[in-house]
Amino acid sequence: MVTIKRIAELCGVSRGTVDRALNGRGRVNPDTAAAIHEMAEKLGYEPNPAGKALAARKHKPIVGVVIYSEGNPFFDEVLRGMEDAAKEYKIYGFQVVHHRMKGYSVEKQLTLLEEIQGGINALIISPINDPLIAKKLNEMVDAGIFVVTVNNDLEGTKRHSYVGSDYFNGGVTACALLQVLIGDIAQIGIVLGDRHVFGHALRLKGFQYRMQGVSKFQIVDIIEHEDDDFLAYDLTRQLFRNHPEVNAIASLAAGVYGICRAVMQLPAEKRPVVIAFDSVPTTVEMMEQGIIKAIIYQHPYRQGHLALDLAFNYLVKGHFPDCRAYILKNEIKLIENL
Amino acid sequence: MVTIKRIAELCGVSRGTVDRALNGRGRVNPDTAAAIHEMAEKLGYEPNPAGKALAARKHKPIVGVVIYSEGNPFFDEVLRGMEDAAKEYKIYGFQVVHHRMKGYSVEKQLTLLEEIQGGINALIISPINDPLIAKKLNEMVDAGIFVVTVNNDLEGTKRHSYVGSDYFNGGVTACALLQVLIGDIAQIGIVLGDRHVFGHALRLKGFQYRMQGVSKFQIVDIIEHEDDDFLAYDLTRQLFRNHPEVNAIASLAAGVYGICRAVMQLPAEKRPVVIAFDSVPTTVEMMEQGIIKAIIYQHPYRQGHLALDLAFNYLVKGHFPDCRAYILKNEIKLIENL
DNA sequence: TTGTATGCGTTATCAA
DNA sequence: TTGATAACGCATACAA
Repeated sequence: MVTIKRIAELCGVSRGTVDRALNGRGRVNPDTAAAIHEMAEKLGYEPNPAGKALAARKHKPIVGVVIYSEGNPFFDEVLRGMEDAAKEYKIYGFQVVHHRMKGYSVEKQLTLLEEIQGGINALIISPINDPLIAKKLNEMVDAGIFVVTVNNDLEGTKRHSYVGSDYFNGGVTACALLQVLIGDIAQIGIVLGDRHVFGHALRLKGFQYRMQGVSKFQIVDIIEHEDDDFLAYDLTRQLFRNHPEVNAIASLAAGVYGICRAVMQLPAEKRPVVIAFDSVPTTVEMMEQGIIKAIIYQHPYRQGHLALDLAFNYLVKGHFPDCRAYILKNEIKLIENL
Repeated sequence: MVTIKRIAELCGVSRGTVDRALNGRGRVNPDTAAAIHEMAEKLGYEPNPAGKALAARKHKPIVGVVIYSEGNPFFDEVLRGMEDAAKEYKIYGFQVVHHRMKGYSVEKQLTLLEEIQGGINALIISPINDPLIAKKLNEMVDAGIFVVTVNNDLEGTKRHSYVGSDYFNGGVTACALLQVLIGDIAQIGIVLGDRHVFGHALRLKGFQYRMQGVSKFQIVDIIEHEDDDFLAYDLTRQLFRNHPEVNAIASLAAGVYGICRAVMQLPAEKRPVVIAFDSVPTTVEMMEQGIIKAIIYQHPYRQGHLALDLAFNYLVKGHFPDCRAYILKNEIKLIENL
């Protein structure tokens, strides 16, 4: 096993010098630094995380988590994954501070970021799609903060990595799943939160892409409910009035419970096949009642855990993420394998 | 953060004494030991894995892996998970030695275990269901070896934990999936390796249990192919000859490629709906060709990784597994979300 | 039965 | 610009 000590001996310098050279702390002769780097490279030096952790205990890196999670049960599991990871890493002097948000207010998220900016070493955020947020994230990266986006990405920013699901494939899978459930002929109502939300739009695109393979699938309407269950309820009822021929509902976002309550008002034989995303408690309840036939599941727990893993690996182990984006699989769940 | 040093100070003894008391190394006055234990309990002492790892570097714990993996592509992913975990833990002086086996010979596994018994600190094994193996595992546990069973459990032994899939639920899910794919009426051929293999039998049970909910599902035959693709091929062809009414095939074990090759000989309009387990390369190929409609997936990579995690947590961190069994979910995969 | 000293690999401080 | 030294938490050989 190759250590700083070994490198120091081989290069004929002290461990302190090797440390400074390898970690770019300055105050070291460029020539010796080059020699040290070369030697480390040659021997395949990998810093020992145990030693690092032990020595870093006075540092106590702080991770800020900013998620618009209030009232959004999807994030409960994401947060549980983060908490489990945090517990695991606490021993390394690793602190996680949560900042939950209610809505999608750009100003609120922005001021929150400004508030915590000075006190964190890493940021895990589900960012709102807005140029101001993007700019702020870039600013924080420049200030040396390790930034991971979760569940929603801001491409084109300097964020170090992204953890989330594959939205386009989610739409593709939803369409394929519907075909499996209903056969080759369907009059489909699509329900989502907002066509301008990145993830929703991408799922819709995926759905439409996959629909090209099924000539007798027709989208009769696309409803936008702003992630509000009651609006979803009203609009879905309206959909059934305007389009009694609808025999399939694809819910691509939240608002699932509202949709289902509207479906339940139809007589059993007229109810469409319903599929949805995410196994939040109300959705599970609707599966148990047979209203929803199948869902697509996006490993929320693992999303949360993985995001914190990345921060830990960077801050404690000094490991840069392997990928710029960690995209988890879409899974299909029936009530039987929930 | 509470450390051995702190406990030593508070108890008015030396760190060495605390270490001996807490780790049961003997040579310590029962009274002081009791006081130390009490203090540790009160303060919620958790040994720091970084310190432990650092101090234990001379020990180099060795993990032996015994898996009948040769010629069984399912285990390729399991092994990949193990290898990734091993790479991650190598820095802690953690060594993994693989022992692949070809068949299911009890004697071979037994002699292999005897060979390696003396040289390992932990054992990860997919054990053959046999009293002799069970006895040997108990013996190894008694000798202080940490034992984890993978993919196949030996209940009633002293093994510390099990990592694998939920076989009964896999069968339940397979039946539900078939219903989704084909509707409420089906003449089903069940194909498995050996009715006496624990996992296969349990899946069959699960399938039959779920069938109670579908009055017009009928099992016309149950084929056993001993995990041999060519035997599977012959027997499946025979099935089609004897039962031309078969419109669904549920493959509950290996031999998938043989089954599919038999299916491909039927004219397209007479081909049954086929479902299978595990996304091994030949199975994926058959999905791409449309022969298999859907599969059930059991997170093989995670099984392998998790098994090694448990060994690492025990040997390096001193953490006993939280559960006596880690049962991963069955997932449903269409070609779209593979 | 108990305490002391040393080392594991890394980082930080201080002196040279 | 460098090197020596102490510290992090734990384990252990050895001394008392």
